[in-house]
Amino acid sequence: MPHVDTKSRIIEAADDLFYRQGYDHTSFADIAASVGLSRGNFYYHFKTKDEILAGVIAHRLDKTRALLADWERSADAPVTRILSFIDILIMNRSRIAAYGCPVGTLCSELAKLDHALQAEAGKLFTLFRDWLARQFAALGLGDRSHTLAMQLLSRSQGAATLAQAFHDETFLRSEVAEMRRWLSELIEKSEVPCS
Amino acid sequence: MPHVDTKSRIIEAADDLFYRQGYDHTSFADIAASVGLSRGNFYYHFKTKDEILAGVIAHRLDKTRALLADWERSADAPVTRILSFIDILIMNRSRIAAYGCPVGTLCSELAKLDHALQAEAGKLFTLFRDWLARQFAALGLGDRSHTLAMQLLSRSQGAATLAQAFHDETFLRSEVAEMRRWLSELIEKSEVPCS
DNA sequence: GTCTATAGCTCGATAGAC
DNA sequence: GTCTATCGAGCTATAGAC
Repeated sequence: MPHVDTKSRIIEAADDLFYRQGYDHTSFADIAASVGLSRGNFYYHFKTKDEILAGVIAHRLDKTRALLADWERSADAPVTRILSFIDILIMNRSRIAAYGCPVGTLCSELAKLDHALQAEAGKLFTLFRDWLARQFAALGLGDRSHTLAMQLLSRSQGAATLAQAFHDETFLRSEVAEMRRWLSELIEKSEVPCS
Repeated sequence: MPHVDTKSRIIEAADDLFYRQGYDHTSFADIAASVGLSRGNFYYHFKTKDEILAGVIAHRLDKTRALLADWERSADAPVTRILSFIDILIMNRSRIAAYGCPVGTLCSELAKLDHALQAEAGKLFTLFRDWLARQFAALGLGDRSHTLAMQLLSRSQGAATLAQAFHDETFLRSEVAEMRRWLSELIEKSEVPCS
């Protein structure tokens, strides 16, 4: 067995290439060249391209669950946790301005390809949505938690799409500022004295 | 000369297929089958695939300019005009839930392909943005007109992306309601008595 | 587990008959 | 202006040597 599992190296290379070039436009040759393997040897690890995509999505789901758990560990206040979500737009600003949101662009491409795994990719969105809804519920906004989570997801998607179209990082910054304002206004209104 | 110009028929077929399947994933064979022409005959009208894409983008720019002019003709009030923009999400809800926003998904794909025409496709966004900014300026929001136009564009993009990912038309409806509320609040605040 | 070789197909693009 | 025939390249996927 090699130092780092070859299967994992293939998945991580494919993950990156699918994000930067798109799934359909990325060939086995691209992934093989990125990993440093021969084309043919691929089929020892993955039988089809769909199998690689399934592996990439499963890997992303794992990474996302770990990220959300991390945000929960590093902050108890729901507001701080929600801010962690908003701030990924700043942290990944240069990649988003170039390639868009990894989740949104993958779901969109798979929908156009009418791909069998589009629902599986959609679970990436539901992970974020349900986690955000739990944070809003913890803020005492239980009746609107799902709606608010979708609205925040939607705003981040819009910001990413336009930032990519205009290749403009500054728009991401101004939209993040806007989302922060929206969040603090939301809390002001919901704050019930002595509860 | 045939009844309807063959070149136009090719462009309209390509426009539709690029939207539903994506540019890269659509082959000459697909377009030829849709128009009812033989594959080889294509090259009499278009020398390369990029040329077809250029034709499709030019066609969309023309259609968009005509649409904006139409909205201006059918309403004098800037608010009504902005509502015309918001309402396209409702009018095209079923196609958006299936294929996303025609502008956003094209720009995103071309960015990933690092295509030479991505800037040309971006002009579709700037047409809407500048037109919206002019309407906000007419509302007396001149200092923020550009920002507000980008925010509205961004919200519609977010709504389209999530509606496509979840194949959910109802989310488009609730986001449109939210945008309408946002617009009316904006006008309330900006209204200066006796001016 | 990694390699080369190659099958079988589709792609974009060309040439030339009619 | 439309057709058929075809090229060369790239693709996914397989077979088999090492």
